[in-house]
Amino acid sequence: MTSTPQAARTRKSAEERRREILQAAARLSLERGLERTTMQQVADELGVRPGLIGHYFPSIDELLCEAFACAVTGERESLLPQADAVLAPTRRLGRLLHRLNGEDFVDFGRLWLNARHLSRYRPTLNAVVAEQEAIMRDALTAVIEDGVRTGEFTTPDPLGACLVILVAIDGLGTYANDTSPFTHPALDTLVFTTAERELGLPAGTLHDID
Amino acid sequence: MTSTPQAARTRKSAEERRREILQAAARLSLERGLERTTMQQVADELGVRPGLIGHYFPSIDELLCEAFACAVTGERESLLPQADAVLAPTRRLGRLLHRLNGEDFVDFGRLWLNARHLSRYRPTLNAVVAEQEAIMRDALTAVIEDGVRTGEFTTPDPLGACLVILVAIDGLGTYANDTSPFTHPALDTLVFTTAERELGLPAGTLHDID
DNA sequence: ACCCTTATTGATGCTGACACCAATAGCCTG
DNA sequence: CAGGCTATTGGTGTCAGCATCAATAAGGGT
Repeated sequence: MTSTPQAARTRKSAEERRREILQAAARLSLERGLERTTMQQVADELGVRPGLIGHYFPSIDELLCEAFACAVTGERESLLPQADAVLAPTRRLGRLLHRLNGEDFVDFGRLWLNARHLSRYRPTLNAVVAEQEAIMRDALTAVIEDGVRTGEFTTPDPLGACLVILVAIDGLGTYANDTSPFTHPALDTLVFTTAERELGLPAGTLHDID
Repeated sequence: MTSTPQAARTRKSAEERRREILQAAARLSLERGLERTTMQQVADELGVRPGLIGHYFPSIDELLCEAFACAVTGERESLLPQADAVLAPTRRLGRLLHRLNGEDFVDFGRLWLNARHLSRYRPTLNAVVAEQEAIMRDALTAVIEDGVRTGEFTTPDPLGACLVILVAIDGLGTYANDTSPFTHPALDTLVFTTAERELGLPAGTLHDID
């Protein structure tokens, strides 16, 4: 798909190759799952021999950890793009929540579920997950604090509000692998109503953004 | 631990042995995780040879599915024991939520996380998870409907309320593998406040039960 | 244009776990 | 108490994936 099995040997700088491997691993992890991402698959994806992957990442665990961090960073950036930084907090948050309902983000829900479970067995991944959770937490809390500062949001405890919203998001993410998902109006609006309540916004404010 | 390696061969009825295997597998799945539960381990636990496990469960997948169902059934029964059926819905629900905070239930949170992730790759397990989710949903909805009937709870949509409560529970369960869990008052009371709000109860009603 | 650094190959040892099966020996029945 | 049904054993074939390493060749520096 990416290149023929008999591709000529091409030599790239260590740095570039490393990035390439990481991105391929991130994509595969997202699509097929972390445990299903093997050195062989990454190699195939790049049209190189499996040994090369092992050369850059002596342990597959390290590769997957970095791949996860890479994928999640990408997710975060598309949820909270720099471009939105100029917008009002309400609008920024509304967009974030809307994007979460997009098709693409079911995959990220799956990946989080994957990583959170796998982190049970792998201390390194566990640390990475905790780290990424902290970053997401800080980012969301910052938006909320912004809103409190501008007077758009009303909450005595921005961090607490952030955590409650994240629980709603993660709770729904829990069902990411359900093949015949259980649908109900209460679930469709849950993150919006939760955020609106926690931030003292009139019902519908965030839901009707954009 | 359970028996010496050289234990005499004991012959049990197929039915009894099957149950024994299932329970051992359920316990191991709970303690070490579904993928980490191997035929060898189950065999060791029972002091038999691995081949025997394969005899009763030709595919390890089937065993794990049944083991999961078995474990979760046990969990459900200790969350909503028959003995509580005589209590008022408020009390029954309060106890349920309190029990969820107990030490033992972190393990169940882990198991659910485990199963929900693994169900991504295994259609059979996926079906079992969906089935167990439905049972839990029905059980909780029944309690809520009871409460509405007695006038203790006030909600136009018992199922919707149930789902919102479950999202809170599952959302918190998401963090079951966090080694240095992030604590915050908002998280400690989340399920209670959620349930109280959804069911039109005065704040603290469920939290202060028992 | 040459050489030398090092990116890349290819091949292999090893491990863990499932699946399969013929042989063995409890236990129940008649 | 004998006999047979079948639970149980033990051994084995297989497969996938990780890890490792000496050999090879690409391409930048001089």
